[in-house]
Parts: sequence; C-alpha cells; structure tokens
Amino acid sequence: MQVSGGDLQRLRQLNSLSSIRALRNARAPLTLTELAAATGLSRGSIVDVVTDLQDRGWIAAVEPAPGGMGRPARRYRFRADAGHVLGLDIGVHKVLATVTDLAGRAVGSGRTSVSSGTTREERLEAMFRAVDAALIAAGLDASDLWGVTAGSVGVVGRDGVIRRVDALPDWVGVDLIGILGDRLSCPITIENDSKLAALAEQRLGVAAGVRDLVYLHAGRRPGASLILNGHLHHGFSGATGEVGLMGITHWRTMAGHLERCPVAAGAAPEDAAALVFGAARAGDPEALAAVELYARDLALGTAAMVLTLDPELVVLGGGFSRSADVLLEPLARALEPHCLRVPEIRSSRLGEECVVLGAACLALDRIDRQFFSPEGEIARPAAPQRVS
Amino acid sequence: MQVSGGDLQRLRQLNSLSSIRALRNARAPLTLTELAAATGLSRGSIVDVVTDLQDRGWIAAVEPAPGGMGRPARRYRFRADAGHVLGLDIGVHKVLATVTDLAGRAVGSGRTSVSSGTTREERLEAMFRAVDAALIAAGLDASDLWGVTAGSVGVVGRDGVIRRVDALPDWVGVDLIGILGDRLSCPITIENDSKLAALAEQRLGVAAGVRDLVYLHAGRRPGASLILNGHLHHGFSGATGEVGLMGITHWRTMAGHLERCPVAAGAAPEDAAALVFGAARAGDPEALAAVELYARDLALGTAAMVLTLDPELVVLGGGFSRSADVLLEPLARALEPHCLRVPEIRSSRLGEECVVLGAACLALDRIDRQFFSPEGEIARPAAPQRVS
DNA sequence: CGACTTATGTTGGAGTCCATAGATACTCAC
DNA sequence: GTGAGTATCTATGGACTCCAACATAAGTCG
Repeated sequence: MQVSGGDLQRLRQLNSLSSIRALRNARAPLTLTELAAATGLSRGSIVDVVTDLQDRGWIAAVEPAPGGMGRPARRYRFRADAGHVLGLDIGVHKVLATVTDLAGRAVGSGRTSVSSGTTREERLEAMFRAVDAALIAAGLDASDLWGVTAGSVGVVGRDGVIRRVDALPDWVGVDLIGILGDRLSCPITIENDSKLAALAEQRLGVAAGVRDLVYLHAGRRPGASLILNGHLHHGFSGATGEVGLMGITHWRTMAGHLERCPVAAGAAPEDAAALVFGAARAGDPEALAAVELYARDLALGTAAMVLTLDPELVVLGGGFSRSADVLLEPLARALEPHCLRVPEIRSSRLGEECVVLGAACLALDRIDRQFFSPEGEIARPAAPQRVS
Repeated sequence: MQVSGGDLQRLRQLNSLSSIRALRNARAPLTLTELAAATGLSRGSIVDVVTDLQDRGWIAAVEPAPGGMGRPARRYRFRADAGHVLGLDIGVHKVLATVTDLAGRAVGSGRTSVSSGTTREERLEAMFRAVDAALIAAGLDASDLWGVTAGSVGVVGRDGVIRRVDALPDWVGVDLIGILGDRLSCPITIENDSKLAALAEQRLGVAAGVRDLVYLHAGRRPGASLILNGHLHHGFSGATGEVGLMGITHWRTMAGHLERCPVAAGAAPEDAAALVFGAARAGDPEALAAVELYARDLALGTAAMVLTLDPELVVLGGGFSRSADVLLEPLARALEPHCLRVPEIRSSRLGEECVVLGAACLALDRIDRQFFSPEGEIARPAAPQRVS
C-alpha cells in the first residue's frame, strides 16, 4: 500500500514490474497485445518494456503459436530460471535443502540425517552439507542465490535467533543468520518450520489462495501456525499458535491416548501413533476409541483458535496428517459443539517437503517485496545472466 | 502492494497522493523544500503538484513562519475539512452519530436513546434522527459525506447484514447498507461495534501505532476484537474473538462473580459490577475476592488468544474498563501462569465515543484505499469545493 | 491469388520530471 | 540605512515516457 510515485524511470520500472508479474502469473506465454491488455499500457509502450526486459534477461521470446488468423504474434514468457532461492528445513532428525527457481519449482535438493543427540556444531555442519548437495544438484554456485530462508524447530525471534526449543536444548540461541551469512552473501531469513509448512500449503498446497487459515501441526509435538490476510502471522515475539501450552487444551498429553492404546502395547512411543491409526483404519474398536479421544483434545485447542480467528479453512498437517482418513472426521465432529461455524478442514498434501517449499516461498516473497519497495537499488531488476 | 504503474497522469496522481499523505501525516505545515525532501521529488515538480492540489482544494497555503534565515518559505497544510465522513454507533441503549473531517476530528455529533425493547423500525428511526442531528451540528448536508460506517451490535457478515445478535433478537437480518443507502449516496460499511472500538484505540487511543493487538470488551456481554498486521481482522464470517463461547473459558458466567458478591446484594444486575469495583477500590475483601475470580476467568479466554496470536498489546475496553485501576493488576497476574510472554495491558481511554470514532476511522480507511487503488475514477482526488 | 485479419514498426505530439541559473525576500551585522 | 548572507521562488531547456494514428508485414481462408 505504500505507493510513492517518483521519477519517470520509476514509472517505467513499475510498468516493467507489472509486465513481469503478468507474465509470471500467466499459465501460457503472452502476446504483446495480451500484455497490453493485462497491464493497461499501450502497445508501443509494451514493446519498449518488453525489449528492455528481454535484454536484461527477465523474459524470453517463445516461437509464435501455430494456427489462428492474422499475422502470428510474438509471445513472451517469464524466465523463472533468471534467479534462484534456497529453502532449508532444519529438523530434529533431518536437514533438507532445496534450490528453487523464481516460480518456486525445485531444481536441486540435498538431504542429511541427524538425530536429537546431534550437537549444535554437527547439526550446522550437516546443514551446510545439505546446502552444498542441493547447489551441486542444481548446478549452481552459492553466489547465484538471490535469497535464503531456513526453517527451524523452535520459537524464532524477529531477529532470526532461536529462542526456545523443547526438543533440542542445545539449539537455543543459535544465530543462524550470522552463521549462514558467513557463507552466503544473499538476504537470509529464519522462520519457524511449522509456519513455513503453513505457508507452503497456502501457496502450493490444499489451501491455495485462502486468505485466513489455521494450520494444525498434528504430531508428537503438536503446534499450530496462522496465515492471516494472506500473510504468515509471525507475532510479536514469534510464539504464535501456542494455544497448546494451556493445560485445559490437553495438547501436551493428548498423544498419550494413542500411546497408551492396547493396540500399540510394546511398541516404541514414536511408532505407537501409526499403529493405532492403522488399526483404526481396519476398524479396531479400541483404536477407534483412542483416535476419538485424541481428536477431542485436538479439537479443544483448535476450537479456541477457530473461535478467535474465524478462519476460512483449517489444514491438518504434521506427521499424523498421513492418517487424515481416520482423523479428519472425528476432528470435525469434535469441533462441531464448540464452534459457531465449523470451517472446512483439509489434510495437508505436500508431505515431507512442505517446510523446504515454504521456506523457498518466503524467500521469493522477500524478493518480491524488494522489487516493489519504493526506493532501493535492488528495486530495479538486477540483471541476471543474459542468454541470447 | 498491488502497484501497477500506468500512465503519465497516473504518475502525477501518485505523486500528488504522496504529497497529500506527507502533508496529512505532518504535525506542522510543510514548506515546498520539506515536501520535496519527503516525497523525493524535485522542487520544480513539487511546485506543479502543489499548485494543482491547491486549485482542487486539497491543501491550503499558510502564512510563512516568522523568523529564520533566508527568504520565508510558503507553507502548506492538508485541508482536513475538504471532506467529511459519518460514523455511527448503533447500540442497545443508544445511537451515536458523529461527523468527522478527513483527519478524524469530530465536527458534529448526535445522540438518541433507545432500549432493548425498542423495535427495529423505531431503532432505525432513532438512527436517522441521530444522523440528522450530527449533520446539522456539523453544518453539512448528507450529500457532503464521502463515506459512512456504522457499528452495530452482533455478528456482521461481509455483506453488511447482521447475522446474530444475542441482545436484540429483532435486529437480526437488518440490511443496514440498503436502509442507509436509501438516504445516503456515499459508500457505506457496516462492522461490529467492538471491532470498531478496537480500531479507534489503535488509531487514536492507547494502542496508537501497534500492529497486533487483542481488544477485550469487558462488560456484561464479554467479547474480543483483533487488530492484526495493522488492520482490523474481520474473519471469514465476521465472528472473530468469540473464544468466550467455549465453556471452559467461563466467559458467559464470569460476570456472576461480581453479581453474586455480597457487596452488591439487592442491586440490579446492571449496577452490581460498579458497586463491586467501587468496594474493591476501597479495599473491601469480599469485593477484592470477587474481582480476583472475575479476572481469573477473563484471563482464561484472553490467554487462549494471546497464546494463539502473540500480540504486542492487550487493550482492556468495555464498560468494566472504567474500573481498570482495580482490574488490570489481577488480570495481568492471572495471565502470568498461562502465557509464555504476558503482553503489555493498557486500559482503553476513549470512553463512550470509541465506537463512533472507530467507525469514522474505517470510513476514512476506505477512502484512502480508493485513492490508492490502481484504477477507478475515484482514485483521482475528487475535487472538493474550492475555497479561495 | 486476392481479401481479410491480426500483429508489427514508425512518427509526431503531449505530459511529466529534472537540473540549472537567475531573481527575490528576509535576517543579521556594522 | 546598507550590504552580506541565506534560503526560497521562478523560468527555461532538455530528457524521458507514454499515447494515438498510420502504414507495413505475415499469416489464413475462400
């Protein structure tokens, strides 16, 4: 909303960005006439803008479409490969790194395994190994990256420092921006992993285009994240969606319903849930009862958020969302008595990659914001390598 | 964020709006040089823009400041009286109407009394009487209004229709936009009254400039409203902040702690709270205990919202906020065990006018959005009456 | 092969902004 | 009072961007 006008060159820049956006959002390549209609500019101006953008490598010409009346129109497409960003997912058991192009498509990934016992230094080393692997897979150098976003477990402050982690005491206080900044010279953002998963679902997943949603991280460590007004809600200190900390929600103990279920007797706690959900799927009454109890507790905290925010959608994510087929219906049923209007509930579908993809989305968002910021040199398209 | 460039005239328009904004946000009148610095334009261009804006009545020249070196600079101020909006507060017991100028300053008000037994038609009639009174007080005609926002009790849908009202069954389904639109030809918005109170506090009150806040309506009918990312959060169906509907928060019964207090024995329920708060202020142990219990229940629902949203601030509003001196401290204490970080809590200070003022703020917001919308004729400053 | 359709290139004109230079008006010191 | 100093005002030329209109090019269809 912070429109500020300015120079004639600024006007040209705005029109260029408008054209870039039109091309990026279009499914198929656009002709000059279509671009003129989309941007509201006259033909002649569009010609100027387009040749300039082509020279700078932002867009590329496509062979004319065959068939159709009249002289075939030249078509142009957005060059998503003009730049790349890196997404990171630093979890308890694994580190994922993915390089994506400007359209958010993955072009190279890396993965390393860690455990809850891994020390901070080892984890950081594993992170850099994953980054290097992703860069090699993408055929890029670190200097080619336009932005990096890392998702980490724990509460992440506005300054990017990890404030509080239940699972990894050793990880508190890590200054990821500083550490990553020593090796990467592009803008770096750190965010909580669950928040990034929510963002990924809103951009690429089941919640595409939804403005207000609650993302439930259903797993052994439950949590929630919020997308409000189309944007990730970070909160004042980063600790949003923590309604589970209230004892009356039973969120800290609700996984016990699954672990204590006779169906899972003898299994390790981390395997219990899958066993119970499997048995419930097969119709086992004890398992169904355990799922029911779990859903009721999950619904308590969820209802508090739904009543507070009145979201359009609730997305069920986290490890347990793999069993959405047996969990979704009891959850909806348990929400019913609490809510004025039970929002639609959908199950996450991006799987393990959701955090890395969300991280890439956030990095792309940041680039977008820079482009459209009123001032600043980066606001003008930094010329990527020209491919003629 | 939807910047779209455009014409040369559009550029001029953006620069004009930029100048208007600079002048409106400045405390004192600005000289041309200061304006040039604020907008980033050159002097010559600013002269063009300013003379144009002056001709169209948006800004006015002010006599030069005395003293100082060099030739005295002409100074200009934003003409807040170039346009006016109307705010309405349609409550259970009263209807308030206030006409404000473009700076949000009240220039005329009207008030009519109604009761919970007033019929729908009578209430609407009282509303129009209040509107007429406010217009007369302001010395304006209905056609002079640029926008109207009405705050109403009850859940307000996106279409402006009242969906659910506990206090006034007769009020459900009122199409206020249609009814007001028959007499007023400007854009009309309807919003929940508590939401508007929150907006007023964020614009003009104790929460000035805060981006994320929870507004508690503490009174006989408790509620809450949210400002998120600097904007009112309306929710998908308008029913936000309804965490009190969950039984575990005890919000629906917590006023009973005050009404049942021996200090208020024999008093009418609507007077009980004030008596108890007064006795607590004087140190009466029974009253203090009742306030303590009330604060504990209020803290439950509040904590759910705070943990969900991690706001910077909680504003205590509603009728009971008049007794913030005895309520604030127990509330903060009761929040402590639930929250990771207890946000700052401030008491509302706008009093009875908060809803009308918030309504005017929302109407002004809407005008602002129209100005900055990429297309649309209204986007260009509609010429107000020229005063030479 | 010619008519039709659509896209492309070119030109002139208008609007907006910037930089520069000279004129203007006020204060301060003597 | 008068002149130096300072900051603002005004005017001009040049550069950039956009638009509208017209003539030209490259296909399809009958």
